[in-house]
Amino acid sequence: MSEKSRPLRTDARRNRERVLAAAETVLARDGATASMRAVAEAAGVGLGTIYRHFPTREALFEGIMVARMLELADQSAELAEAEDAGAAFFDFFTAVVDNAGRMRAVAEVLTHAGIDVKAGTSEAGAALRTALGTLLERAQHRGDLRPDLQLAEALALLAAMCLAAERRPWEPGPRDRALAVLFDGFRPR
Amino acid sequence: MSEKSRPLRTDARRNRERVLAAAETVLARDGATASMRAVAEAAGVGLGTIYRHFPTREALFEGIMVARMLELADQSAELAEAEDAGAAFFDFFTAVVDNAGRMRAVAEVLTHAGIDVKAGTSEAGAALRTALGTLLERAQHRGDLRPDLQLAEALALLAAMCLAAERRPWEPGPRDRALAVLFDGFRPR
Amino acid sequence: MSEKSRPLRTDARRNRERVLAAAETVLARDGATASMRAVAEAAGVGLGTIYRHFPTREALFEGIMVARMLELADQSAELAEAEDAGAAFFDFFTAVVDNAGRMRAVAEVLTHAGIDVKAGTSEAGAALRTALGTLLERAQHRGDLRPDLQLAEALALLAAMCLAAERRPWEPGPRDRALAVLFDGFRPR
Amino acid sequence: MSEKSRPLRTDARRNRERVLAAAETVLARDGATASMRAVAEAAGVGLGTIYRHFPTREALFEGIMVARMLELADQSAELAEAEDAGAAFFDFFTAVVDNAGRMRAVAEVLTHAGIDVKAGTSEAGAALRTALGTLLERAQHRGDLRPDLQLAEALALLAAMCLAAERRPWEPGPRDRALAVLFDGFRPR
DNA sequence: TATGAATGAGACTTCATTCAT
DNA sequence: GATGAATGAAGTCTCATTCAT
Repeated sequence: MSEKSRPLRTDARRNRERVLAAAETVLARDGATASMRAVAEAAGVGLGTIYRHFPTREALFEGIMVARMLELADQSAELAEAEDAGAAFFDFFTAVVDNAGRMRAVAEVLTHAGIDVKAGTSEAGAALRTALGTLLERAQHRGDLRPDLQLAEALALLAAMCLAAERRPWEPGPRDRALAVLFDGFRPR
Repeated sequence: MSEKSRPLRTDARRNRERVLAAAETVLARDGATASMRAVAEAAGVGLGTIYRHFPTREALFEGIMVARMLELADQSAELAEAEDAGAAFFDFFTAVVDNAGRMRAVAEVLTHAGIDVKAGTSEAGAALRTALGTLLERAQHRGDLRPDLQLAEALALLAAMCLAAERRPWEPGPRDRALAVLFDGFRPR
Repeated sequence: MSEKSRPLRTDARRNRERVLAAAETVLARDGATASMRAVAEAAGVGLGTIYRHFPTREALFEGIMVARMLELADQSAELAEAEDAGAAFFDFFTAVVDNAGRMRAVAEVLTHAGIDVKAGTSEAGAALRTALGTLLERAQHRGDLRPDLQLAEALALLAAMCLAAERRPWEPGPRDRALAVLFDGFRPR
Repeated sequence: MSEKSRPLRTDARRNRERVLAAAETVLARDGATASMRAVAEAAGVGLGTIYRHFPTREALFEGIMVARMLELADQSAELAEAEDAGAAFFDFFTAVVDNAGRMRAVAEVLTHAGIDVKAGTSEAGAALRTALGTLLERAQHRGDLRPDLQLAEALALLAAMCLAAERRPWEPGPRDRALAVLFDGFRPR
């Protein structure tokens, strides 16, 4: 009926953002059982408004993930040009983990992208897979990562760390030390 | 072995175990939203039977965790006497991760035990923490683990791997390689 | 199969009494929603034992009522021979109200006996109706009660006072004054 | 008249009233165990609609009582200005009893207001207590009621009659005669 | 377009009753 | 005869989703 990507009216776009932001907050607070009403209240909009922008509950949470993914994609694009390829890989890895605290759903996607047979089904997951793959290759090429490291396990480990991070705001001390240990495992001997 | 107040009748004990086993299966299949009715049907018992053994939904899931913890405690006791302390640590770590696939709840406990401020609140979590700590110390003493590795991050990494493992049956290849990478990070340089 | 009124074994009879007593207590404490399990626990017997003596929940509560009715019948028989017929009527009326505090179910019966069209359906209710009727007639004959007072409204008023009494242990002061007022209404002018 | 925070939408207000009316009917028919579903069906609305207007089962029944109390308060205000204070008292008493048939809950409140130590806890009960007290005083002043009659027993007797009335639609004959007897007790000798 | 009232499937839990032990 | 484990219907309440206002 109406063109798909017609630019939204200004107020509609603002509402969409408010809903996304509220959903993220609520999801972080209430976990997987967060209710649509709770999101509506946090966003200060009516229930119907959410459904105007996201047809189902699932679509809303996917929306969060996609937004995050776009952000991460931006970061990865920058890092892909950095000189120190090893540091770039580790920085991106850390950035994704940090993000996970705000995004309970991303790990699910990561799991699907990295472990599931039908890897790359989800577009967003595929993008992240590609981004990490690029950084990985560059770092290996430069000798900053062990040469036998494959993308599959790198993604799996990333997913694992994200899951842990999203469960509860990780204290900086243990988090940094845990990542340091892991990164040592990534390096050539 | 342990008698609460009265040994359960034979049929009652059998039902209790069937419920626990079914709950584990259903939880693995349906995730955190698994319904009590689904468990009852999988166990082939009435809804009321579940509630006889576990007064609330939460208690049932705690029951799974406790059962798993007891198994793990047995394993750790054996391994604590093994000669190769390094291998013992890695074997236990791997055993816990393997278990996690069948036990969605353990990671929650691990998270609480390893990351949360009030570590060791839960009895089961504390037991696991102790078990891993013992094996860790022995392995460090023998020079099989890097000396700066602390229990906190070992637990955090264990929790992370469990979370990843429980999310979806991990394929053996990536899983082994991921653990291999991680274990290399645990070793002295 | 077995004779209906075969005398119960001593322990069986004792159990029956314990169940009745416990049911009365629990009913007074929990109201109409009192559960069979609560009765069993208060009586210190198993659930099955209750069902051996009373086939349904309803039968149990009827059992309480019947027991009380028998007691009241005894009292009324004594009072029927008292010289002061007016005092006898008032005493019996008061005794029934006092009883009601311990017997949440009796008022229901009274209501049926006194107000319902099919008065006297229940055996116990009919007995009480008869007892009050006898005392009423004697007192009227002696001139202690107004001659236009009919059994129907006497029963209705009795039922009303019982309902109030059973709702909450009535404080002696107001209870006595309320009955005094009512009794003045019963007297000839 | 009274606006909570926002005037309800027309359809919402209509539904609220339909629910209240249906609840009254069902409560009268099924007694204290009336189910929410039965109310929903009688009102011709979905279950959720009830819960939108009354968050719990208890709140619904309280809603009935409050509605009735408001009606009674209106009546008492009118009667408080009547010339014949004695008749006003008796009329109000009778009106409350008549109402009780449609309001199973009022007696509970009355009992609390009149008999319980912490009389007047509930707002609605306190209002009724006040209303009856005013009428009582006026009637005593005019010599239409015995001077030793206190509010406490008047309330207790009112509660008793309401309990009886609500139990089962009282036939007019016995009801009127019972009240007549009681009212004679209220009069000076 | 935004709102939130309405809906009803389905969740957890209780409890009268049956029946194997 | 006694026990209490098992059953499952039924209850209260929540929540994703639809649609009248």
